[in-house]
Amino acid sequence: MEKKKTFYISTPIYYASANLHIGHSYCEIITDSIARYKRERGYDVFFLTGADEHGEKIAKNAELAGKSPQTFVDEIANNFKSTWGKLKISNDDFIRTTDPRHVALVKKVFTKLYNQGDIYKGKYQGWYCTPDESFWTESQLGPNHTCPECGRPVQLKDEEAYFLNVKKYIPQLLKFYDEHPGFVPGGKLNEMINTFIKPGLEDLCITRTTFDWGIPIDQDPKHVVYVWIDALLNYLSALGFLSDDDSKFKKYWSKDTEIVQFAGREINRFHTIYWPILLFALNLRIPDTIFIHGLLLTRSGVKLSKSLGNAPSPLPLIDRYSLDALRYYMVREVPIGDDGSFTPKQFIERINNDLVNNYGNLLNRSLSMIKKYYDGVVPVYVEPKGELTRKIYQDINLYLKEYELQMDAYNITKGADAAMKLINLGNKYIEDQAPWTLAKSENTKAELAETIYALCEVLRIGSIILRPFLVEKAPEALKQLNVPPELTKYDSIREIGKLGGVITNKGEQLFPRLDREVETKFLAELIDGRPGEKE
RNA sequence: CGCGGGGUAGAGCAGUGGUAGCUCGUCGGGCUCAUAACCCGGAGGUCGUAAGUUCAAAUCUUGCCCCCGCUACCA
Repeated sequence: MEKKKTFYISTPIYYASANLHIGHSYCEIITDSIARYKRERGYDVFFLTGADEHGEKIAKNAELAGKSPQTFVDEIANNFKSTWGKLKISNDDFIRTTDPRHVALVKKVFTKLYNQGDIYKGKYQGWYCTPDESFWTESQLGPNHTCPECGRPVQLKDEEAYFLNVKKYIPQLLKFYDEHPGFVPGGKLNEMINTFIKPGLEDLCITRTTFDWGIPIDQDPKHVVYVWIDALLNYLSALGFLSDDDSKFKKYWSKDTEIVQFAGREINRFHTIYWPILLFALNLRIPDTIFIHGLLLTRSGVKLSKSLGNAPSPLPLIDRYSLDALRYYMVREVPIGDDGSFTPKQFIERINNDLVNNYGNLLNRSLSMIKKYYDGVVPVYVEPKGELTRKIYQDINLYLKEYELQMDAYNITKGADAAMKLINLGNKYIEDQAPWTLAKSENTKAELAETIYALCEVLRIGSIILRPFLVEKAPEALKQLNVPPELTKYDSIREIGKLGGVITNKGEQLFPRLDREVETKFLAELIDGRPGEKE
């Protein structure tokens, strides 16, 4: 038997300074959809997400909450996990930067790079606010060199720190970019090159002594590893790199594995510049793709964030509209790679049009006809005679190919669109065939049968390809159709003609219609914390 | 200042040289299997702006205006 192809996909690890909002859910949902698609296609998938739990901000927030940092992040990590459970995120592991396995790896990597001369001790210079005990960069400062947080004056101050020698690897990095044009899709690389590399990239400061909630380095324990070396290594520590059991690392970081890592555009720089350099220094392969996704904005185009009070939790949305409604909206409405928005109007229209009117309705009307004309039993397939029936099978194939093409390029927005267009073929086909007319005469019985049969295939195939997005409702649709388990597998998607005799099991409507006025009000209050204007 | 992205029907978007397209909304028609759903048709755009290249430009070149993002160790 041929060895399964392997696939490794990761989200960034979210900073555990506060609880999650819908923006984090966005990244989880798109990566989960891809992970699920790859599993459907027979890949051996490793899907990773996690939490970034070190740093000054977390230490401060913990203190404010009257908790130890560890207790604080334990609670938040649990919150992450339980939220992802509710979103049915199918991650294979959850990495925390406070995990012993992660701490051990960071220390090992630091030591290795230190010993090979890629890390050296130097001085970090920045604007320091003594009362707040924090460093700021020139651009972060308030007017007249004041602390952006407390407004008091800051002083230029030196601090002993360790640096990663990134300059050394720039030529190798540029060569790599050149040879791998698909590394960062969507033209998001030039910005990095022009802004950071061309003007001359400085070495990266990777330790701090001004706080202690971090991983202390063995060489100099008053230093803790600062942000990015710690955070980026999660992708390797979760695989057991440099640990007693590195079987996962060998499997999923091998040169044969397809590796794609998702990151928001705000952390583009770290993933497209420093991360490859770190891997160069460790003499490891580079991921195939760093996919920079957009952010979820509100209607006014303002970044979702807790401080603006416009970032709802995903949970009330799930409770009210079903998990799949939320998942579908994010996949289909936000063009992957671009920023998107979450607005009541768009949400309601997208759900009503695609899920209620198109998909749910097709299932409902098809099952009704099977019940009415065939007592609930799918008619036997015969070679189609009608021109339109032959055409619909061709069109199904066309959209199926388009779907696979898009999904293989991680373009789930267009993949979901192709799936929905495939479903829509069914609605148009019904209109063209007018089964209610065919049912009136004995002469057209055969045509009625082939019509109803074709609809079952549209629904079977459509539901299979919607399954990565609609993790509850697509299986539900297949259940109502009562498709035999082996025919619900992706491998059998092109096996047309085997559904004859299946006893269908018509159930509840897949998606209830959303009332525009009522739901606009509900959503506007959820997003803005106040009633929105009517649209 | 610099860099990246963008300005196409009421809204949201496709469209990199050859009679302007999609979804939603809107208007009109049809159907009745279906969740007032579904199907068909119409109206609606001088493709930010000015100039240039070309037989031909939304699509290539240049200038200008406007919007969004990034600008360094900050998730």
